[in-house]
Amino acid sequence: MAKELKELTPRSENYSQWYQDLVIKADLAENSAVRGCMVIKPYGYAIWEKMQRALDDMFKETGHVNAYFPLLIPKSFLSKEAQHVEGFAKECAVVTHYRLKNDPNGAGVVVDPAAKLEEELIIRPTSETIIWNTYRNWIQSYRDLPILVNQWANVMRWEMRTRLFLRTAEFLWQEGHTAHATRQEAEEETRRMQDVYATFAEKFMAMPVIKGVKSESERFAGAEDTYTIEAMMQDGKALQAGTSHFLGQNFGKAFDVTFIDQNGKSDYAWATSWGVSTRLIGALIMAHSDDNGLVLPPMLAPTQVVIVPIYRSMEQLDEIRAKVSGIVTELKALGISVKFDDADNKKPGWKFAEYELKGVPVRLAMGGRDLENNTIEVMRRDKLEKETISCDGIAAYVKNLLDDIQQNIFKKAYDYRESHIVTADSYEEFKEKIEDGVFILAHWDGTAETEEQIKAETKATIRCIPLAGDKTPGTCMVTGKPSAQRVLFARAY
RNA sequence: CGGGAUGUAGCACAGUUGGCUAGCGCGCCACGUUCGGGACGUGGAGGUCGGAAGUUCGAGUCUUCUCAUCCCGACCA
Repeated sequence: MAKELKELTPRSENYSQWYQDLVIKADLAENSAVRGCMVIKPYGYAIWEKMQRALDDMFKETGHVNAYFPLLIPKSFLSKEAQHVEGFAKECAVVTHYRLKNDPNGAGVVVDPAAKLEEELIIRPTSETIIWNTYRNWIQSYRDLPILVNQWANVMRWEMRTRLFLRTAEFLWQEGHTAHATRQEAEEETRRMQDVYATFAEKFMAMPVIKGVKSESERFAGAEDTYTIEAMMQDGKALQAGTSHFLGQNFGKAFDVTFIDQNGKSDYAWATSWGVSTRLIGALIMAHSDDNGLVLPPMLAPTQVVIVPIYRSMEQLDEIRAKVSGIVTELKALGISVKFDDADNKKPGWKFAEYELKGVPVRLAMGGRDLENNTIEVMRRDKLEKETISCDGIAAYVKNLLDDIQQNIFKKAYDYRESHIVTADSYEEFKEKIEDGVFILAHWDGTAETEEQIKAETKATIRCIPLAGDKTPGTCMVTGKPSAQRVLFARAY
């Protein structure tokens, strides 16, 4: 039994296989009958709900409201913005008919050829087009701006190869779409939302991120600038955890969204869009998990504390129940989510292993010895350390412990990342170091050709041009041409 | 779409040069003993061996076709 768990090793040679196994064993999600699509199981969805709530609060604090737009997009909408259609055309699912009928030959149901749509509909890969087509009707005057709308939705991108949470054909996300009267205001919005994402990642997910701007070739199709947050996974690979796009007037022009400004002049609206997805659950897993399973930060753990009784008889279980119920009440009063697992069909040892696999941050265990001594055993998931303490003041103790775990997980991830960021000053040095699974800061001449060459030869891509940090100019490690600053390279998911 | 592999019980697998009633582990059901780190015993249920055709006295095993899945590429704003 224990052996089975040991197969889950973050350091095993196939890290992505390890990841996939963990997602399934921890009951977060599984592959579905539909190729590339994922079933998010209740435990995985509970994590998503925690993320949603926290993000939604942050969106509201920054003045945004929620709305909902259609799943299907007329094909012609997609092609109105040239860059946009070029970026998404290859991965769109298309609806061509609206009716089925019984097969005349008795082979079940078939598509009714008479029900062919005049114009095919695209299942949204993202909603800029349908939303900006709508905004045209919403916007007449500068007084109608800004529009600060977010939607929680599913989207579909027909990927060649999928991986649970990290890349699936259908995924859940939020997409914010804002319209502004000025370039400056839209640019500020773009950066504001990047900050919101970075704050969310670091505060709630306990996952440090690097804020930066995408190079031209990695930019969103239709954007003038793509702001990103990049996280490091435990194998040193990068994961794009969220993006915020400054779309300029591209969609305003494509969908003819104009407004009259204070001076009575007509202008196109300025746009931003930004999104994070269920991919963040994958990021959470890959950033923190260990050999025993998930390690969830307390702020996102569906259950923060689990209490396991250890008993020999039903009478003893009743005594423990009575003792524990007071503790449960105290914990709940402090806003802590707690589960008392008194299921009689599993042994304590089994429960211990199970809740570690599920990443529950704190486990309390109470048995006969504790009843006698008014004590309880406390185990913290992040360090796997146990101690036995008095039941008096246990709630406050656990509250502090949860805060400490949250910080410790962040610090651990931060230290790991810092020790895996290096610089390279020559291409030889770069090629050598990239094999170690690290982020590399190096000089680049700013051309797509050089970027492409590096990608082809090393599989490393420019994750971003960092906003903070060293801004010293230099020369490109490949071509020797001038470089404004070091950019961040890594292999990525 | 290229290269490689795998389909046998809910899961994970074994099954020899073709051979007799298709097996092990986990899980599941019943009963009992257990319970401070994934307990144990006894009994039980569960399979048209991915599908189709072929070779053969006889196919899980050989041949052909087909379907599906996984891995490595390509693809992944």
